[in-house]
Amino acid sequence: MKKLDHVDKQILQILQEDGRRAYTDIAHQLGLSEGTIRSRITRLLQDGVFQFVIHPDPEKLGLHVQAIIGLTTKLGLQNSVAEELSKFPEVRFVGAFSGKHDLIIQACFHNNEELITFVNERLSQCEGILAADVSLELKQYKDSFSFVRDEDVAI
Amino acid sequence: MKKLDHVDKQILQILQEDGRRAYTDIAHQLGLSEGTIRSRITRLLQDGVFQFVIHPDPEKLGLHVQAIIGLTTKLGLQNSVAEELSKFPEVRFVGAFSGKHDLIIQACFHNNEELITFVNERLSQCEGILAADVSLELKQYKDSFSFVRDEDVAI
DNA sequence: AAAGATTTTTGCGAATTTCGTAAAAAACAA
DNA sequence: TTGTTTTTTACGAAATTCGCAAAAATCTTT
Repeated sequence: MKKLDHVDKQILQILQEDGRRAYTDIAHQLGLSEGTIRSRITRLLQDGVFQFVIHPDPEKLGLHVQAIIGLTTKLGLQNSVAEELSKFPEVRFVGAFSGKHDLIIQACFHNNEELITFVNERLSQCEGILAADVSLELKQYKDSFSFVRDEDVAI
Repeated sequence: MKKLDHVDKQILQILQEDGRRAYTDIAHQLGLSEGTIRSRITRLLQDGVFQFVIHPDPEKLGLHVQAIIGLTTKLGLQNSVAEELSKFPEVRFVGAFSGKHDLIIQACFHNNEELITFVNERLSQCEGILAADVSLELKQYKDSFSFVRDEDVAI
């Protein structure tokens, strides 16, 4: 996989604002042909640089309860716990971390009942979890996949 | 804003797999007309139910260092700190939480140098932050905006 | 630096998709 | 039931995407 060049980053920056911008539109904006934009996007997708997705508003989907849960795992079982948890649809993020917690996960629920069921039934069943430190989200300020920064795109 | 019905959820489920699926394509799959899919998607966008975005792979963008940082804030300054931090492009997530930390943020960096600069220069400048508990991401297992679950879509 | 090989970009016409809009159908309310 | 509102469908026009071959640019190897 070749390193991303300036045009690639410009394309990503445009698409992270609107994932459905037309190739012709992007081409116009960047002063290139539609074919160039199309072939670059095809290459970026093949190289796994990005995916086209949607960003739903959890609240509007009825997911009123979000939590970040720090987990302590039994030595040697961190990996299997992480893979197990990744399968749950309510879990949106799973990572292994240095620091207080071996794993940190983020999950969405319709209500508190669903959260407590998740902690008491799902997590407790999961062989290898020693402790779970639940933080309830009270307010969300930012949540974004816009990783491409202006400074990265500037020539 | 009216409650989402079964068709809306089906559309969202399809788009969360591929944000660029054609309306005609979705229409075909769901046995509806292109116009119906189009008007529903237009309505969902207007109601702020979702946005078309892309999901870049941070590694492929050269963002090799990710961190979750738990913050303790001075009473009364939590909100202004959160809003301040949301402006930083390297910060992808900011939330207020119950539990050990008042705020939890997630941020991406090109390297450790950039992270330490962020903590020492950005965070320390930020009036109202009493303590920062940095957890370094060692491995990412899951990171997704796919909030619509099969069970939500099933009739 | 030239020649050759490879990659990228461009430029088409054809196929497909999206758009605008009006009529039909369905859902809802009185 | 009847009238009202909302949603779906239908369809031609406009725009976009696709497939592909030629041109241009870039990279290699003498």
